[in-house]
Amino acid sequence: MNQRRVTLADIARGCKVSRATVSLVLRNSPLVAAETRKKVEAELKRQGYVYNRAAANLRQRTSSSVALVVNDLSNPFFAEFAAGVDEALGAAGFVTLLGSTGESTERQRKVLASLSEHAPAGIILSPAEHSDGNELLKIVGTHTPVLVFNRKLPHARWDFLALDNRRGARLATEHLLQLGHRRIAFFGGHADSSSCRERRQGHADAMQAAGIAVEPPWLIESAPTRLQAAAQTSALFVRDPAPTAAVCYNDAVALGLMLGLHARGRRPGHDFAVTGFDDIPEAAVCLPPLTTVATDPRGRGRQAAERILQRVRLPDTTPSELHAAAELVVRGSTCKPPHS
Amino acid sequence: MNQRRVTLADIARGCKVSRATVSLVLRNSPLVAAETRKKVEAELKRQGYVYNRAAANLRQRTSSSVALVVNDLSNPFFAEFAAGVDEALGAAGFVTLLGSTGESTERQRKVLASLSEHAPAGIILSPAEHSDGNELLKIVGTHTPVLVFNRKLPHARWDFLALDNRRGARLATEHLLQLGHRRIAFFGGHADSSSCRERRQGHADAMQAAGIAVEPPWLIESAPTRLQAAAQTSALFVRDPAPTAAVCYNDAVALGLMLGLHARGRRPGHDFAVTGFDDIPEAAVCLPPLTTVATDPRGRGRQAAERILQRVRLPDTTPSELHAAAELVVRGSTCKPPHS
DNA sequence: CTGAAAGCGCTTACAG
DNA sequence: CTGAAAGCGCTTACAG
Repeated sequence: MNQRRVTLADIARGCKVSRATVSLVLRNSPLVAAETRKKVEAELKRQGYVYNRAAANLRQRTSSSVALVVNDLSNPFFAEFAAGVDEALGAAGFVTLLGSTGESTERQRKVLASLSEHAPAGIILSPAEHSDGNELLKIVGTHTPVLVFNRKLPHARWDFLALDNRRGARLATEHLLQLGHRRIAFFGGHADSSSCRERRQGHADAMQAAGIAVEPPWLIESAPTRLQAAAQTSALFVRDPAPTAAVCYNDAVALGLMLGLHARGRRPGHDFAVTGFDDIPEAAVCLPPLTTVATDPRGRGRQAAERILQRVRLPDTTPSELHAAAELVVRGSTCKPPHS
Repeated sequence: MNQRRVTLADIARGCKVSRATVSLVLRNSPLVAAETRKKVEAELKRQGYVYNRAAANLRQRTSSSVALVVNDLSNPFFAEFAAGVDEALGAAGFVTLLGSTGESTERQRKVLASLSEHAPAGIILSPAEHSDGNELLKIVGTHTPVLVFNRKLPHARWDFLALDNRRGARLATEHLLQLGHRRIAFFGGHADSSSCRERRQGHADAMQAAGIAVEPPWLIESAPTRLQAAAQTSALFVRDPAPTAAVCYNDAVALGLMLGLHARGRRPGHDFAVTGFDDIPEAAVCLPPLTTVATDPRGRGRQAAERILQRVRLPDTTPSELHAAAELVVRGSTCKPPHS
């Protein structure tokens, strides 16, 4: 267990060639004679050589890793996103360096500092709330390309990959309008988060286009979790007439709302319409199945990885802003309004 | 964007000291005079120096990363586990190198080879099904300590961290027996996976201790997913008398079974008892809430990280086998049998 | 307390 | 086609 790892020099010594020749063999150079190659390859196998990519990277001034910083992997949206990132990076021969912030800007500082020391070729960052782009730029430096995902960073001139929150919420709202709903709440999320603001805006766009004024009591905040959302259900019904439908901030909130409706003797999908956002796996299999906005987080992950690799190859392109398509998936949770 | 990164040498030149002195400042050596330190630190800040840990690791023959290989992050169990690993590694100043196999032994070979080249200090491996320990040992070499998680590897002499599958399933079965059930199925999972075998064994242990013979038709296989499990529901009811309860392979299967029961007009938690395994977040909030075996995957992740770091510090201890406690969480899905 | 020199495991011109 | 030498960005004895 404790003896030295086998190095290039060991192989060279073992078959009486120079280290340079072994290096050429390892990287499949056509320069090396077939016989020499055979000999070296046998010796590599014999000694169980493992390439030291860190040393090679140092010499070549390259990097074969990309850092991925997310809030929390236990959020299935980010877990899927990470899976997509890792899949695409792996296919390109890169390795993923993981970091998580738990929505703390202080942890984020530390994590980014630590990851930067490992000299990743690029960084994919889904910023914690209330991040400051200038501060992060100082930590990361100007030599590492960064792709910001999901939440726009003030003061940052980095690539940005966003979900089309506004359009997604508009699609959901339009669908409910077409079914005949007029009193449509926007339910859940923190109004100070950018994604919540954008989704509310999409809701407002559709309502306005339909000539309906949004009543302030129809805008209900809650933490974006199932339980907190369930606890807020009653806020929908304090005024008469109450909404007949709710566009929810995300699927977790929508599932929580459905629980809360059940608890009050209401039947989502029969006497109250609900939409979600994200299309988490559960949305397809809950009862009733949830009409939601699909954002394909795994696909977004692949997209982020491909974008950052492109940026690594061409560092001096101007930063771009990508808005990933959001798509409405209609399922059983969206009924017509009662009495219509 | 494209100019060279700032190095130790740049700092040394910038404040007229040697590289050695700068290095000492960076690592907080008490040798360096207070005034020199001030000067160097100012220059570090001025030039925006970022430490190159890879170079330091090369020189010191150390590593500051640990590789984590799982099947798929989109499985919430592994996502939680990964979150725990990353949390504990981060706290110890290590960085997580991520890899995923998607249950393919071929991908696993590639991923392990690629990660090994990055010279991680250790590897935490949740092996794909049908992995061969000898083969993996050849890829990884004998210089990197490995901790195997969740699935025992044939022919491997590595540390092993397991869930106590057998005991967990026994606890669930005993709980049902205490409620008065006699005909208790074991539902879902692939009988050729080791975790399924172990959980079935726990079920058998409890049944045997209660003097009840397990009928073969009560052992029902399905892929460990919600939809596949739902589709197998009818297999429980082909014989009369049918089981009154099912110990499920995991929570996903249990949730699928509950769907399937609903679809057949049955009411889990009222006329049929169901238990799960894993205690995924959803288990607490579904209807009825699911009685299940909690394994605390995030805690397991922390535990795995701490074990591998310990092994990194003391490479020559003999491999150990850790069995993590499994604990029954009783919720609403386990009723008494009908007519009792 | 500080600096010159060697070396970690690779790759890369350059000679031959 | 192959080898000797220099160098990537650090750290570490060793002198002074």
